[in-house]
Amino acid sequence: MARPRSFDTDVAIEKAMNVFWTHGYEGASLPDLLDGMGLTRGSLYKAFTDKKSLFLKVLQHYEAQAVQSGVALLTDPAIPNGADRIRAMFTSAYQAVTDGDQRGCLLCTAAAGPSAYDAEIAAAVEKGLSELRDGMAVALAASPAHSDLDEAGRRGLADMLIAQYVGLRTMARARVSNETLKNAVRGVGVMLN
Amino acid sequence: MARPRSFDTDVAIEKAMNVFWTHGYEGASLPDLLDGMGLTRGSLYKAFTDKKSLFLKVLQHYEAQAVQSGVALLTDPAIPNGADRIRAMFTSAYQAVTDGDQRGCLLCTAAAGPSAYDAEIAAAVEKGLSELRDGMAVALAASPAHSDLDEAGRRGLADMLIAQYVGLRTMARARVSNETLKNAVRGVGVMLN
DNA sequence: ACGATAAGGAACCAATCGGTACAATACACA
DNA sequence: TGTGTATTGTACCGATTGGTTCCTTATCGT
Repeated sequence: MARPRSFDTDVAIEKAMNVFWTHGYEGASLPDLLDGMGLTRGSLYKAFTDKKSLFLKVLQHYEAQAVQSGVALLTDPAIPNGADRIRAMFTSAYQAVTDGDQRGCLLCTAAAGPSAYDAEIAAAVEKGLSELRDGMAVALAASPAHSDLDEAGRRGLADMLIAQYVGLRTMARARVSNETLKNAVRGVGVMLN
Repeated sequence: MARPRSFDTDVAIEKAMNVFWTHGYEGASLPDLLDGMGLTRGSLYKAFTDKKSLFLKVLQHYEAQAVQSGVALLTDPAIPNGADRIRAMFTSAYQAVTDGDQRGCLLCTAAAGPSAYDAEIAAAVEKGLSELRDGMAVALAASPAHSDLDEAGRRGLADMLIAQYVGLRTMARARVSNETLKNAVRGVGVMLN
């Protein structure tokens, strides 16, 4: 009945995610996004309303992808000891840096940025972080070293681990020395004993 | 020989600090700064060259003030147990939030923001954080529970605590629930046992 | 008192911001 | 093969960005 869209919406969001990931929300200009997504203003605004709506969709996508893969790791029964899963998660965050990925975590960058003044963005960030937190709690439930903890205790410890995670990835984005990052990761490992 | 400046430079920097603290580096516009500092463009550029130079001076000021007071707490001999000093530091960060200060830590916000693309800002942030880290290490040296650690061990644990601190204050700025923040602080306390 | 010098203040600048209007275009369906 | 309709692309928009220019004003040293 009418001309079909010539691009795949999900692919476009994926590309937008990469732009926001490297530049941050406010740092990503419209031209940056248009370049990275390979489309023009008309198409972008027709399909995604405006910049903020696009960013919210991107956060959803990030959550469904990056966050969920983190949660999958934290709840992976193939690693029987939950503490090992948590260590693996922090280690992989460090690995990302040594592999040349200085972008950190999109949620963490958003937490430090627009979350401070935009409730919708803050809610999306909060949602992603709490999913990770819940994943941590599940992992702790599968850790022999933490069998003394009850549900509330696990949740409390998981909250601490999330703060640790946000700090680690924020510092990674700030190009803090690998030495410091490695120490932070190792510290978590020791602490979980 | 010439007309003297009618405002106190340090006071102006202090005021600029508050503007950057609430809005972030990129979020603080020139009008925001002029309003907050109570002077006009001419004076600002004459005295501080440009926005970034002003921000670097603000970071110095923040370091000399907020960071040093943190270090003072961490090295305060009036609190004999170093672990107690660290707990006090995290508790006071939480206290700031419950007292209505949602601004978090200027260094942490800068770490998540302009540090990603500006080396000078990154260096200033790094400096402030490493001072806090060193303070943590000093405190650990005064903690009976950590007497088994050598210098490298204390430094490693201090790196972890810094990550924790950055995460906590970043999440505070993102308006994460007080419950989560409290848990994160308590977790640190438990961990230091 | 006076001249050198620097601060103060406002007008102005180009560049960029996110967003809109609209005409040209290309496709699906009859 | 038309015809309607949604997409596309471009030109344009006002507002705001950080930064500069320059004239006025005030104060210091002599």
